Amino acid sequence: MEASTATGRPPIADVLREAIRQGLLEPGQPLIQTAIAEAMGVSRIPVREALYTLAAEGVVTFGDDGGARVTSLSPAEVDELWTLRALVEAEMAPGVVRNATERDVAELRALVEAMDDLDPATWSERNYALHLELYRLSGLRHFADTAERVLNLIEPYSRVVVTVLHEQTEAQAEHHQMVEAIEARDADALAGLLRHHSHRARQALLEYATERERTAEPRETTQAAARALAQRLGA
Amino acid sequence: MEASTATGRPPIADVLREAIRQGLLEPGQPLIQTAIAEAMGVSRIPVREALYTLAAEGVVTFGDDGGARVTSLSPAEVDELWTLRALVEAEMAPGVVRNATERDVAELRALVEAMDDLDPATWSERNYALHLELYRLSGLRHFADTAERVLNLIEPYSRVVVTVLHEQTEAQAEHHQMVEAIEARDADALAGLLRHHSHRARQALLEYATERERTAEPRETTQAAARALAQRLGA
DNA sequence: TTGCAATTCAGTGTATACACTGTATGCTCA
DNA sequence: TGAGCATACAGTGTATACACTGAATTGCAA
Repeated sequence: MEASTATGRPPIADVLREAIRQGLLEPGQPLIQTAIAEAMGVSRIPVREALYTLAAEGVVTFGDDGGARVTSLSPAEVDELWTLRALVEAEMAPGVVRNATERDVAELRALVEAMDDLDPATWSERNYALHLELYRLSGLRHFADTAERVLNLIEPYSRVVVTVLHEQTEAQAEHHQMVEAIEARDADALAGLLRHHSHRARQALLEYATERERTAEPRETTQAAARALAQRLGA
Repeated sequence: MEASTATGRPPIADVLREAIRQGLLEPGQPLIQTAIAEAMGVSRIPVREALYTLAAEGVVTFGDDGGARVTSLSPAEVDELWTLRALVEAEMAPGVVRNATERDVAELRALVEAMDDLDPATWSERNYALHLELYRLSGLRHFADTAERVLNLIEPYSRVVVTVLHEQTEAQAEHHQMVEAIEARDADALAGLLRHHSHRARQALLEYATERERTAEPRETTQAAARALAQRLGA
């Protein structure tokens, strides 16, 4: 996708996309045009255009009231997106293996090695960049676009996996193996690794979700609301 | 995707998307904001927003000069998209088989039967609607979004297949088989049919492309330009 | 006639201004 | 006190207006 190149210029969409992907803007958070415009030092017009772009990409959702919010995904949707990601990524493997030059392989290896002992936040960023690079290498523009879109949608949710579960170590091990597979020109191995990569992260996220379900107070939203209401009435 | 629902209201994007998908606006054709605005009876602002939406969907491309055009795909890209379509569609099969009620099956059958002897243009429209319906039934929103996006991109190119090659008959036969598979709750069969469906169309398109390459006058564009120039000079 | 410069023009990018909608606030009246 | 109504406000949707850019066109000089 390469962001601004394909869709049109305004970097505003890029800034917002980044902020959403990195979790600086949380899912469900309202995106007020005037506020964004002011913060960015532009009028509402380019902001609106950015919001429409992001809405088409799925990371922003317009509600019935016309207001835009950061897209909020259900666990089922996140799960679905992980499946989609695995499917599309795996299919790109032959292209990657075919197109990667020795130089590319060396750069990938350097990239992966530089990730070995990073804090979760930085690692997540590098991880994102690494996968985009793989997409690029595949030479399949539309597969790459699709995968990038999916990645942007998942990111705010998958960071949890890294931070909480120290998934990072396992993922790194797989990254190293991927580089080996590419160097060995073994497309099937790479595809398998990519599939497994997603599958494991997906499992981890599911476990985390159910764990959280059990641990955290159940029926959080409605019960909390009820409690708040009761408190207000009581006060 | 359900078009306007997800992205935000302006029906302008829907109108343009339809026009592009149906080939009323040809690939490569410039989309002049003022012209569209005037034709639609609105100002340029909502037109711009629509263009940004469509650019993010891929059906419109902004050039370096800032101008928007109907996206033009290379044969390789079309081929890639057919592969992607097959991949995503097949993965939706289990969902379709699981969710389709008896009523859904009956409606699908009616839909397919009503397509049996239609002119290519109408058939293409129904075909599009039919596949969207399958996506909807799968219950997989993001797979459905992705597949719809791909469909929108391919449509202007795949119509050729139907019109020129009488592919329609084969496709119809497969549609009937798909309904049977759904009724029999055979997800694997449905997945196979969907894969084959795309695969055959893709093959037909490839053959058509190479055929055209051989048949049509080579270097069409430059030669036509040369002829036009010659004619002008002669007059 | 040809080459070049100045000018016009077509088209886009964005700011400002105004209209509309839903919601919250506060006021009145029973 | 509480229900109902009017007003104010926050936010969005869109039209108009102006600035900018690159390309075509014209006019001029050699």
